[in-house]
Amino acid sequence: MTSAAEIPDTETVPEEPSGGGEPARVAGGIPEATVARLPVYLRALYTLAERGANTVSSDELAACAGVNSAKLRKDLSHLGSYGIRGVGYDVEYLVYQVSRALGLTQNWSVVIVGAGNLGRALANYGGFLTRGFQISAILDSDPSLVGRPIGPVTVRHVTELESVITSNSVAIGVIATPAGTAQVVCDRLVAAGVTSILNFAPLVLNVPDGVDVRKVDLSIELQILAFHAQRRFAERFGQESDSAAEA
Amino acid sequence: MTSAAEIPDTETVPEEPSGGGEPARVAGGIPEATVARLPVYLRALYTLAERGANTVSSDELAACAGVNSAKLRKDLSHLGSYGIRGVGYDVEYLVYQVSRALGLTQNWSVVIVGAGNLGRALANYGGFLTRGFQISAILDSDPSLVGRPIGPVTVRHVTELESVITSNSVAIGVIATPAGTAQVVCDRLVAAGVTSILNFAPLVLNVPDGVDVRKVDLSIELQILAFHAQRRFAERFGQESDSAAEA
DNA sequence: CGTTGTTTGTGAACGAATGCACAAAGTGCT
DNA sequence: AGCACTTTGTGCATTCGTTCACAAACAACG
Ligand SMILES: NC(=O)c1ccc[n+]([C@@H]2O[C@H](COP(=O)([O-])OP(=O)(O)OC[C@H]3O[C@@H](n4cnc5c(N)ncnc54)[C@H](O)[C@@H]3O)[C@@H](O)[C@H]2O)c1
Ligand SMILES: NC(=O)c1ccc[n+]([C@@H]2O[C@H](COP(=O)([O-])OP(=O)(O)OC[C@H]3O[C@@H](n4cnc5c(N)ncnc54)[C@H](O)[C@@H]3O)[C@@H](O)[C@H]2O)c1
Repeated sequence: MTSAAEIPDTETVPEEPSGGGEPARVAGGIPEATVARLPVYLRALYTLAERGANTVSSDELAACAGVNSAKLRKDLSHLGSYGIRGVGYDVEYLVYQVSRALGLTQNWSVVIVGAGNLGRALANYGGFLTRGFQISAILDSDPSLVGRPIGPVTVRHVTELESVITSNSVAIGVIATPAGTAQVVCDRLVAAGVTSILNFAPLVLNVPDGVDVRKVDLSIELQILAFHAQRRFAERFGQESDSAAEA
Repeated sequence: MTSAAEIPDTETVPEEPSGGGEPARVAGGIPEATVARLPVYLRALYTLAERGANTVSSDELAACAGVNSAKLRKDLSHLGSYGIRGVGYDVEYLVYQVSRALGLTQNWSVVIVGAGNLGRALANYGGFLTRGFQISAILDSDPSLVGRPIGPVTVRHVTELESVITSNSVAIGVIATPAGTAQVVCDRLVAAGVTSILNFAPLVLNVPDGVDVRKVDLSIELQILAFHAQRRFAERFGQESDSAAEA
């Protein structure tokens, strides 16, 4: 079934001491900018696979992913040499290789802290499960929310944070509490052994070395959009960048 | 009251033809990486202001924002020369200047398309209003949701999209629909004149030149976290990066 | 007014990321 | 087999971003 078995299994993980003028072999052997794009490629590959494609060229895949094809090829070359010249990439095999590179061949347990508007939306969302992320629990400090079923789990009290993490081998914590309590929650997650944190609260979290924090800040995204929108307007009309057009 | 009035109003917006080895004067005169950090600085400044600080040094502000102080100073230098050597920056004045640079001195009307889990969480969120973003409407195609009050507005049918945009001068659209309908929604937003889009649907949107799309993809964030987590585990134990520790 | 101490703003070196352009490596047809 | 054609993988130039380190600018104080 898996045509992957028929692909030459040259497990040539790039391991040469040094390339030359390359980004100096970032941790894990893959540049950070590439890592950030791999999930996009993966999604494009799944879409192509559903559409029945067996192979795909770098041009096609790049178009699906919204990037330059040279960039795509260079990104994939960091995982190994999995393409066939003159043909392209085997979709199924590339899905496997990208998944493996990202660490998606194993299941990851996730705990969500904060069962407010956002936490509930996250827990209700089915899209995480599909890619190897399993929600182990959702916690809140509000007693009136405890016991309430949300998606695949029911809300538990935040005092159970440490026990939930250790008994479920949780590696990823999601913070969806107000900013005021986010640092405390973060500290507890870290103390309990969580080393990967996704933060929705609008503040800069302090964590020790070895802990990886990514933030999702919708307010910041809107402000960046506003900047460019302002720039476009200033360009189009006079360049009076101030005190004009108060809505 | 505003000590800003007592600050020398040297409106020296950097306008020299070319710096030298500098990032070649990105559109708007401010490098993209800097724009992405300005909102973080702004938030740190508000926090400091609430704490009663009148002035702040680049070291302090950088610490609050979680960045290098040299980077902070270079970022701020793109807005103008608003610091006082030997003292630091006037907090209130810097808030004003950063806000102005970001285009936050005017109000921005936002429309949310999709009143599902995520759209409702967004509309309920008060944090947008506080920084000059006003939710004009939330739209959905599901008739059973129309009329339902969410936060400051009530759900309206998506057929009203065009009229809502034109009558409210909406410049920013938020897409919170399933991936299957996101491109269609996007096309309609663009056709109606929206040039800034915040996309939550997991797909790459196609837009014409002149339209600015930013995406928020939680699934991608988790996958990036998984990559680094895997790397840490592989480092700690043997470097068998495959078929190990199935949860 | 000069001296001391502090902090900004920036030149310059370094490092990371992008995109071009092409040789190398493959397919498929005759 | 030989040839034409396609597509990968990558060397290289360029652009963009970060960080160091320091001169210039300002305050404070005697
Ligand atoms: N909702 C949005 O669209 C949105 C947008 C941008 C940012 N955010 C941020 O995301 C976070 C959550 O937003 P929200 O709208 O869900 O807020 P919310 O107020 O609806 O929910 C917060 C929840 O966290 C719980 N909580 C408080 N302290 C806790 C603690 N110590 N331990 C466990 N739970 C605790 C509260 O009981 C509450 O249920 C906030 O920081 C907010 O600023 C939300
Ligand atoms: N909820 C999350 O935590 C989460 C996380 C990551 C990504 N996302 C993405 O965000 C999007 C929304 O997620 P959700 O959980 O709110 O989904 P949802 O299914 O709860 O809500 C989607 C809403 O969009 C409406 N809709 C469908 N087609 C429409 C159209 N053409 N015009 C207007 N409205 C339309 C539906 O009626 C529904 O109310 C999805 O693309 C999802 O993949 C959500």
